[in-house]
Amino acid sequence: MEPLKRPEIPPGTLYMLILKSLARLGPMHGYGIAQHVHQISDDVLQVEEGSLYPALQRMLIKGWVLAEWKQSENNRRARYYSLTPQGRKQLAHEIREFERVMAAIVRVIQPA
Amino acid sequence: MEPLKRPEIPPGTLYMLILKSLARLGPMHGYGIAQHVHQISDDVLQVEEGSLYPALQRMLIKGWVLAEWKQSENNRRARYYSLTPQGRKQLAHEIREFERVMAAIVRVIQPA
DNA sequence: AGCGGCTCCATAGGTAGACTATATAATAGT
DNA sequence: ACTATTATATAGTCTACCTATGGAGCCGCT
Repeated sequence: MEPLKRPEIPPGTLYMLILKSLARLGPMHGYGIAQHVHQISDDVLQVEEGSLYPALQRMLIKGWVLAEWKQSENNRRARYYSLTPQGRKQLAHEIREFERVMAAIVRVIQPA
Repeated sequence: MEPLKRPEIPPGTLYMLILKSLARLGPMHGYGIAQHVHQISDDVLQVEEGSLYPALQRMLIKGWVLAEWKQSENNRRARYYSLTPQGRKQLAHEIREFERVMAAIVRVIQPA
């Protein structure tokens, strides 16, 4: 038997999912972002911690997000990330590019 | 200036694109598959040779395709690949999975 | 005749990006 | 106390596509 594959983030879409989560809900900590993506995707997408935190670090360096340590709702220290204008621009760009490529793939795989 | 990105195949979709090309047009050689994907995607998708041929080898081993050496339309030796029943099954599975995950991503990135 | 361009296959090596596994630590509930 | 949950972080691995390269045959052009 082939082992059941767990939910996976298609490579290249992780930044977009994170950026969109922040655009939707405002400043959030990493753990909250992962939960949000999982829930809103109806449990299909699961952002693993080993993918999420390194991605957030890279996004900080790229200037797409800002980070600020605060207390979470549950009274724990948490790092809240918020979109920069550049992050917003990047999000728009990634969504456009995603839709362009997905439309192309659909042209290939559609029934015809 | 950021260098222009060339068309890329989103990781995880290459097998699907190849299988679907064979399902659409019947037995084809690798070069023809690459051309077909490029054309039908309106030049958005470009299957590189360094991705294509290794993928075809792996698909042979997996039993998704059969290969046969023939003369091409242009009078050159070419390896014609054709779908096996298992390849057909795999194609259906990959398309189902692709649509499931893409629908999930759309739920995350849609305007709301 | 020679040359470049296109067709066709193939492999080695590099790289990007997500994953697994692990570590840390604080809080809440039992 | 003990356990589960919340929360961040990093090292190392692996998959999969890409770049670069090589070879070979056919065709058209000059």
